Amino acid sequence: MEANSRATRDASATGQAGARGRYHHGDLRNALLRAAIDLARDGGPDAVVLRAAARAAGVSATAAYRHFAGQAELLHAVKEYAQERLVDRMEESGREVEGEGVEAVVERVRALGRGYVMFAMEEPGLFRAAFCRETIGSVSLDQEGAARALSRRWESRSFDLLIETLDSLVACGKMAPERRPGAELSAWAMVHGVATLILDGPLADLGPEQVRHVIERALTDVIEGLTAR
Amino acid sequence: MEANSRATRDASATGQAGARGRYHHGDLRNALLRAAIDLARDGGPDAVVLRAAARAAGVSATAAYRHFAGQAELLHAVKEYAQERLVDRMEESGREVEGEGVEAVVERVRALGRGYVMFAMEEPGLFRAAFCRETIGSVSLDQEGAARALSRRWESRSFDLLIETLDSLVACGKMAPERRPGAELSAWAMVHGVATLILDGPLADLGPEQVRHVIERALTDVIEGLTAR
DNA sequence: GACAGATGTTTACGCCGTTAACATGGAGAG
DNA sequence: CTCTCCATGTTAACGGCGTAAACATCTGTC
Repeated sequence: MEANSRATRDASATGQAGARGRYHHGDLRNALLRAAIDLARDGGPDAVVLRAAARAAGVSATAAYRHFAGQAELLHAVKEYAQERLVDRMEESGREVEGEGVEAVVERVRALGRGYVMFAMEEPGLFRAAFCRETIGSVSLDQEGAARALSRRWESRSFDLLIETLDSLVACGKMAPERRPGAELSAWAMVHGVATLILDGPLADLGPEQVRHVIERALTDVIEGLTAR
Repeated sequence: MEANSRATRDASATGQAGARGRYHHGDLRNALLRAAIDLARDGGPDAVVLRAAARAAGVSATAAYRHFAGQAELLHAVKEYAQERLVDRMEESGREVEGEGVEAVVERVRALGRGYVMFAMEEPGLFRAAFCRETIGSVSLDQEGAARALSRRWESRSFDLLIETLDSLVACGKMAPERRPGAELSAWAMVHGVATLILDGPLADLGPEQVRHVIERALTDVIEGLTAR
């Protein structure tokens, strides 16, 4: 597989077909990242092994250090990718709901939540990677700043969808304006809780039908809670 | 530190004070488990390193294999311990609420959820261990059976509290009986979601006051959802 | 065309989990 | 009381991991 992509790149990048012994890879950073993503896809964050990614890219282990500061940074890149995929899945789910009436807006909120949990079930490895802990060790001030920036980006990427939809829930009169602030967090917590309990918690060995039921029930409950009275 | 506990154990177990060169440890399994729990406490499940636990117990790494099939089993024992601690924390929280009126019952539900999230914040390493993934690799049928049994134990230990309290929520007329089945799952999902978002998610860098706010809001929302209409 | 920096390689270190072979010592049988 | 057996410990060794250091090769620039 890696040989494939390598040959392809070789041909397209330089026209020097068959230059398989090429010393310089040409696109190693991306190759490593893709390999790491594949590792995460089946195996979760713990499976993102720098040496394995390098192996898959057909390159020595230490070559990776020319493009990533270390395993932590590679994993971080995978994490960002996984977060993007999660948001994509939510968007896809939300777009399927048309109309602007109260019913439609509520259904759109449900769809977003459903997309969230579906992503967790469809791509458990990536979902786990999206929420794995960042490099345990003492964070330097710069890294701390970066972490905070990431956290904000989290909000602005994943949350924007949710924020808009909840806003329209207020706009169409379904939700009381004074209940609006902080509603994203409850909504997010509910779907995140369902997803993680299904993946690694006590809901792990439920049948697909039961899982569907749990998801829909949780969506109903949180929406009722947010729009109560 | 390990020398300490060892000396203590030596003295208490055999009365043979100062028998430090003892070939047989006497209580190695427990010593290893305690060491592993300490590792998990600050460092989470990834920090449960068999060699480190053996080192802390003052014993060679391979000695651990006389008491645990491998690192996975050691981690599993830590996980069970962490789950017990979580339930203890919830009980402690729930017991603080007295009375049987509607107000008291609702407040008891809140207290259970609060205890759950508090445990996650007070013992993040143990909380993560309590929900870490079980040994990735292909599970044998026997192990699968065990996993299912564990899952049931999860329910019967952690859930019983919640189940009773939700039942009394119905009994006192606050919650509609037809909404009762499945309510545990929504409730659990909400508090679990809050806890994990605070530990490893985008709520990681909130101030303590904001965190308190998020928790209480989530509890309010889920209870309103469960008791709506 | 030579040189410099970017990119990749080999080698090496210490840590990890795990296996295999060996050592010890306590408990029960004769 | 002694001898033997087995539970419980030990050391040695293997392969895999992350990472650092020293070396090699390409490639763009004056």
